Amino acid sequence: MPIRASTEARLLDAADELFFSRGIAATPVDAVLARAGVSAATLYRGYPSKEALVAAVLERRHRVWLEEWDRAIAAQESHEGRLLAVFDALDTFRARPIGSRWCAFLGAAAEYADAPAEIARAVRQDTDTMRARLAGLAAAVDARRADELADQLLLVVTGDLAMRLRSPGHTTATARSVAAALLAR
Amino acid sequence: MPIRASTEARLLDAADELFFSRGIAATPVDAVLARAGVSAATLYRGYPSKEALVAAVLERRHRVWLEEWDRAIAAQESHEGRLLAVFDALDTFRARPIGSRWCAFLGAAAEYADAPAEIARAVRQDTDTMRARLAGLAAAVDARRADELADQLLLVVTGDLAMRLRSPGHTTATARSVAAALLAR
DNA sequence: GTCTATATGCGGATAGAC
DNA sequence: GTCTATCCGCATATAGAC
Repeated sequence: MPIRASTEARLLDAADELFFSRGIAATPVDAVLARAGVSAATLYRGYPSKEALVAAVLERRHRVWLEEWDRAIAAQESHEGRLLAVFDALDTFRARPIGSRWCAFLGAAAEYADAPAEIARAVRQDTDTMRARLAGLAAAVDARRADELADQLLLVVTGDLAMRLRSPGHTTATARSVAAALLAR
Repeated sequence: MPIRASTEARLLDAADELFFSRGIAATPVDAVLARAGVSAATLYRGYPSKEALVAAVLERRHRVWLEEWDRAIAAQESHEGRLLAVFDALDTFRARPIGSRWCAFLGAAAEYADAPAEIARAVRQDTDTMRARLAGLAAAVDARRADELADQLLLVVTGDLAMRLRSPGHTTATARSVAAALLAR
C-alpha cells in the first residue's frame, strides 16, 4: 500500500526543510518524522532508506527550481534578460518559505565523499541541466561563445551559492555585476 | 606533558588528509588515529575534542595557504599579475600531496549548521583574509573599485572551489577567464 | 495510519595496565 | 608514548500492538 499523498507531502516538506538547512548527516530521521507527524513505519514503507528519502527530496526540489527559473525567463523580453534571469530565479527561490542554508545539491555533494548512486545522480542532473540551459540561452546572445559563457555563468552561480556559507547575508548583487562584465566583453 | 612534535605532525597530517577529502562527520576519530599511528589517549591529551582537532588543522592549513599565496604573488612583476596570482596559488595548493576534495574551509562551514566557535572562527578568518588581501592587491590595479573587485574575485575563487563538487576534473581555467573579463572593464 | 519497544551497530571519549 | 577494554549516547531500521 502506498503512502497517502498528504502524508508524503508532509514528509517531503519536513525532510526538505531540515536536511538542507541543518545538514543531512546532522539531521536524524527522527527529527524529520517528528516535524512531519509521521511514524517511522510509514517512512520505511515508502522509502528503503534515509538516502532514498534524500534523493526524493532533491528530485522534487529540482523540479520546483526549474519551474521557478522558467517563470523568471518568461518575464524577460530580451535575449540578455533571459540569460540573466537565472539570478532573478535565485532571488525568488531563496525567498521561499522552505529554504536551504546555501544549496541543496552542492550541500549533498559536499556531505558525501562517495555519494549513493541516487543522490549522485540528482546532483549530476542539477549541474547538467544548469549548464545546458545556460548554453541554450547564451546561444541567443552570442552563439560563438555560448559554451564558454555557460561555463562562466555556471561558475558565477555556483560561487554565489557557496558565498552564502561565507557571509550569511549574501545577496546576488555581486554575482550580477560579474555576469554583467562577462556580457560586456 | 605536551604531545611530541613528530607525533603531533603525524596526527595533523592524517586529520588534514581524511577530514577534508572524506568529510569531517564521515571520518571517525579512529580512522585518523589509525592513519597517524597514534593512540586515542594521546589525541585527547592534546585536544579536548574532535572539533578542537578540526580547528587546529584548519588553522595550520590557513597558514600554509597564505605562504603559498605569498610565493605566487612574489613571482609576479605587475600589479595585475599579483592580483591574479591567487589562481596560480590555487593550482599549486591543489597539487600538494595532502589534498582536499574541494575546500577545507567551505567544507567545514557546510558541515556545521551551528559551527563550534573555534571552527566558525577559522572559516571567518579565511574569508576575511581572502577579501582583505584581494582588496589590497586590487587597490594597486584600480583604487576606485578595489573593494568591488575584491568582492567579485572572492566570488569567483569561491565558485572555482565549489565547482570541484560538480565536476571532479575542474580546473581554474574558467575562473581565470572570468577574472580577465572583470579586469578588462 | 500511529505508538512503543527494541535490535543492532557505531562514534566519541575515558580509564587502567604496560 | 601504546594497547585494550569500556561507558555512554545516538542513529538507522524493524517488529508488534492498536
